[in-house]
Amino acid sequence: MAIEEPDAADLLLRVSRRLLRRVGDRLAPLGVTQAQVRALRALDREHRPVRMGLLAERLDVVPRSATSLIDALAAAGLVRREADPDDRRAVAVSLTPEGRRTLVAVRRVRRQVADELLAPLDRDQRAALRSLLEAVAASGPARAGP
Amino acid sequence: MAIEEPDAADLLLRVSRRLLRRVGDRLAPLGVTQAQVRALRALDREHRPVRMGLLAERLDVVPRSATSLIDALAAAGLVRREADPDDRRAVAVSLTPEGRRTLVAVRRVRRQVADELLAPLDRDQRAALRSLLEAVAASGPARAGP
DNA sequence: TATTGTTATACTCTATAACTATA
DNA sequence: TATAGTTATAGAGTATAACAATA
Repeated sequence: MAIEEPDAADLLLRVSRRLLRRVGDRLAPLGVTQAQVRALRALDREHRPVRMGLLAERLDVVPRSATSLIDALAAAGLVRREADPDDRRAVAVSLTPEGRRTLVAVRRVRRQVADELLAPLDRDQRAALRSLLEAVAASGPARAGP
Repeated sequence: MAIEEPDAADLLLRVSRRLLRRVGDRLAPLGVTQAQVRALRALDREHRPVRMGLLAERLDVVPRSATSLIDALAAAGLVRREADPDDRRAVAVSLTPEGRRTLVAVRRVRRQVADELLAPLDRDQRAALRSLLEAVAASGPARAGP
């Protein structure tokens, strides 16, 4: 009888847990956590100051959770809160030069870890994996429907 | 210039975050969390009472963290702590019948969510994904060397 | 003295609820 | 009244450090 036949979901979780672990371990010296990196990346993608509400949406967290992330990043000098000129209730967040430098270092770490993790695959296999994951990622949002 | 070309690691994280979210949402009604499920599964794989130290190792957490997980599972009646007859310092943990029933329900949920998530892929593509992930998973432990 | 697990404590991430300032 | 973000609080997960009981 088949004792263990891990399905794709099991393997996905196992591999990504490993990836998260390794990236997390190597992010520590940079003084940032993975969730914070996710926020930095989201800010970087916008190419302009981002409101808290939009940031929370991009990260798929509630606004309050974005506040915590930005608190930590601002304390570390990686982002800056500014007043939104159009709406005095709103807060616009942007990367500082230090935040950009950190992102560069983060990318280097991520690339290294990914290379190590995917070492068992050759070029074609990596391309195949990327295209399969792209197909999965492309469909639907993170949570069940509203 | 290429604006965004997510690499395999990015996609892996994105997809698995989605998977974790959805599984987590549907696990809530069963009264267990993902980390607890991981512990239940680890216990189930052993087919006998498991010491805390071994469990922690299997889960790749420090022993203290295993204590927290088992506290919650024991309070929910899903596992039981017993004295180890051979070593009175040690504690042996085993699944209760209720714990086994919960695992059955958990497997159903996981399968459903995985099916939904992987819906964009056909049979062959899923098989390809599984085999690629297997190759990645098969090599090396979760953390950097000791 | 070394090992097993636990108590004590702390930090990150995330969430809900209530509040403030503005619209 | 509705919206944007925050303060207050809580729970899960994990970690380190100190300690108890036992080996």
